[in-house]
Amino acid sequence: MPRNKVKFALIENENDRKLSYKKREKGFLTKAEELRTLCDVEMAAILYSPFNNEPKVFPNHGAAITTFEKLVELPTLKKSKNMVTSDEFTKKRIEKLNDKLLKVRKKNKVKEVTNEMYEMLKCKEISIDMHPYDLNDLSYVIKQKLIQCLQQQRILPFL
Amino acid sequence: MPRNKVKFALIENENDRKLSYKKREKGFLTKAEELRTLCDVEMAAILYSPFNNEPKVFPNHGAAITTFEKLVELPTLKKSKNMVTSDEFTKKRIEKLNDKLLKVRKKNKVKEVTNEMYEMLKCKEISIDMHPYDLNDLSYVIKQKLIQCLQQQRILPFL
DNA sequence: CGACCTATACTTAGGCT
DNA sequence: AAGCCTAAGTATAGGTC
Repeated sequence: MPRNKVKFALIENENDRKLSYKKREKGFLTKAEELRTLCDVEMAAILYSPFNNEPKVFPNHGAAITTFEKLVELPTLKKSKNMVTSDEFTKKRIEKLNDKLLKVRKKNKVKEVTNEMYEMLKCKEISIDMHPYDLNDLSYVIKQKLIQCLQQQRILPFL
Repeated sequence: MPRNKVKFALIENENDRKLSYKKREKGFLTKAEELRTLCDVEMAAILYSPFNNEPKVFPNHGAAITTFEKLVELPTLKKSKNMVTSDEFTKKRIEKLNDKLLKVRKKNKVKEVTNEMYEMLKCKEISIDMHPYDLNDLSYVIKQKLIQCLQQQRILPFL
């Protein structure tokens, strides 16, 4: 970002990519630690990069696994609870997002968001092994992505 | 950090803490996405905060589980491979860190690092359920922590 | 709350060693 | 590769609405 602005896309040159990775990994882990310490958040992160022999694990292997295991148990707990409330919540979030999208489109003079545009974003966002748990949020995620692209005036993949 | 510099410690006021969390969560997830996209890293992160009903999962529930499962399987794989190489590697890293520590101590006029200081840091860093996999790196982690404290001129817990 | 603002702290691309 | 430097892009504390 300094000196030159970096395009939000894979850094093609491997050497540059490695350099960037090393710097950003450090930055990312610092941010993680700040967040954890300042705000007392239980968190875990893993980074698998071709530039490290072993994965980077935050804050450490054991704690990460403990945190992760809580996540695995979560969907079961949720099922027995109030799915309805959760859906209402999602609905409201999406409505809000629609308003925002409209605003951003106007500002950036994007006349319409075609189905094709959604499809392109969907392909980028959905992985084959996506958990059903996420599918509720799919529309939300895609719209959010779109807004982000427009706001940051990134070159959209379909333009 | 802007306007006023923030102390690297828990934000005591709950309202401030929540405010900070919301902003930093957003920043953290942005950084995660940048790192993933720019450098093509397979990564996952989980955040449990009292300020969200559900954990924040990056990039999504399913992908995070896939990534974390790789981590769970890792120690088994490692055992059957070359532990020696790994130990050599750790040794070198620690040697290097020792040099750095010496430099930083001089610069900050910290005459010596007592065992007591190490113990204090150890208590803060080690969790009871720490995985044996991490214990190799303990010395490294503690030294790194110490250097970081000195460099950032944080108020050390034992001073 | 969450969105927006702004000044300042922080991060980092590119260059050099 | 790893460290340091610097300029310029980002993030965010504190504040307002």
